[in-house]
Amino acid sequence: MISSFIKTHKQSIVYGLAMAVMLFVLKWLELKFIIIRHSFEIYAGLIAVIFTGLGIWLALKLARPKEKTIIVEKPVYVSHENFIVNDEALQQTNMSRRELEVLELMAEGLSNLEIAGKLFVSLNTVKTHSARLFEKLDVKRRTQAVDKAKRMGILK
Amino acid sequence: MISSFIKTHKQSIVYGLAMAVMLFVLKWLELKFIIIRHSFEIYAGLIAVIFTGLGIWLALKLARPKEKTIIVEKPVYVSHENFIVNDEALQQTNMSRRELEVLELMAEGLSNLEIAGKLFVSLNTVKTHSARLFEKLDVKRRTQAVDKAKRMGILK
DNA sequence: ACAGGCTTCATACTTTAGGGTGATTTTGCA
DNA sequence: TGCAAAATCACCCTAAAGTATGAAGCCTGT
Repeated sequence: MISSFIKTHKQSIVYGLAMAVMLFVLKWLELKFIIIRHSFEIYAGLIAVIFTGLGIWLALKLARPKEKTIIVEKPVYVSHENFIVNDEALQQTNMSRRELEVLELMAEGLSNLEIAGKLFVSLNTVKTHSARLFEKLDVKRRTQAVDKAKRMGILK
Repeated sequence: MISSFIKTHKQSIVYGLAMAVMLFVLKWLELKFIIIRHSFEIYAGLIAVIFTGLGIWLALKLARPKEKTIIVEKPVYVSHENFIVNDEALQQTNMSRRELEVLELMAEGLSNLEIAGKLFVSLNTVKTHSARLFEKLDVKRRTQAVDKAKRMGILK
C-alpha cells in the first residue's frame, strides 16, 4: 500500500524533494557569510550528498531493466489421424530433404550406420544430418526427435 | 544502436570517465595554489561531478536490477487421440509393469538416466529393464522398440 | 560473381546405450 | 509357507550416439 503509493507518485516525490533541497540551499546561502567557519566543509558535504542522490536517481531512471524471459509452454493439439503430413509444420522446422530422410529412417528404428547404408553416405554424414535435425527440432536425442516429429505431424 | 554500444561498453566508458576525472583532479591540484580565486566554485563543481558519478555507480552496483519479465509462449505439440491400447498384444509380449513403464518413457524420448530419475531407481535397473524389454519385443534398439510397440498398439 | 544454405566427409572426443553376468530382495500366488 | 517371477543393483566392457570443429564442393538467388 505504502510502496505502491511511492511507486505511483515517485516522480512527484522526487521533484518535491528536489525543491525542498533547493530552498534549503538558498536559505543556507543567506547564512553563508555568517557561519564562515567550516562553511566550506559543510558546503562540500552537502553537495556530495545531493549529487550522490542525483546520481542514484539518474541511474535508476536511465538504467534499462534487465529482461528476464519466461518460457511458457503452450499446448498445441495436433491430430495425425489423417496420414497427410503436416506440411505447414514441416516448413516451420526448416528441415532439408536429407535431414527429413534421416529423420524418417530414425523413426523406423534404424541405427546411424544402417541409415548411412540406405542413403549411400558415410556414417559421419548421417551424424551431421542428425545433429542439424536435432537443432531444428530443438531436441537432444533421436528418440525425442521422432516423438516430437510425430506429435507435430511431420511424421505419420 | 548507440544505446546498445553504451550497454556493451559500459564498463570501459565508466573506467574511461573515471580516468578523465582523476587526471582532471591532479591537474587541478597543481593549479590549486595559483588559481586561488574561484577555487571554491571549482571544488564544488568537482565534488558534484564526482559524487554524481558515485551515486550512479552505487545505484548500478548495489540496487538489484529491476527484472522485466517477458513471457514467451512456446508451442508444445500434443496429440489428443484417445487410443485404446491393444491389451491383447500387450499380453502376448509378456511385458512386466516396470518394463512397460520404461518403454513408455523411452517413447517420450527420455534417456535411461532420466527414466531412472522418474522411476526412482538406478541407471543399472533401467538398463536391465530395457534389455529384457528388447528381448521380449525382439528388437535391438530403443528406437526400434518404440516403433514396434506403436505399430503393435502397445503404445499410443 | 558472390553469399549462403545444403550436402558431404573427417577427426577427435564425450556421453549414452546396450550386452553379459551375477547377486540380492520383493512379491504374488499356488 | 515356499517358490518362481519380478524388481533391484553392480561391474565391466563394447558399440552406438552425440558434440564440436573444420572444410570442400554444389546449387541458388541477388
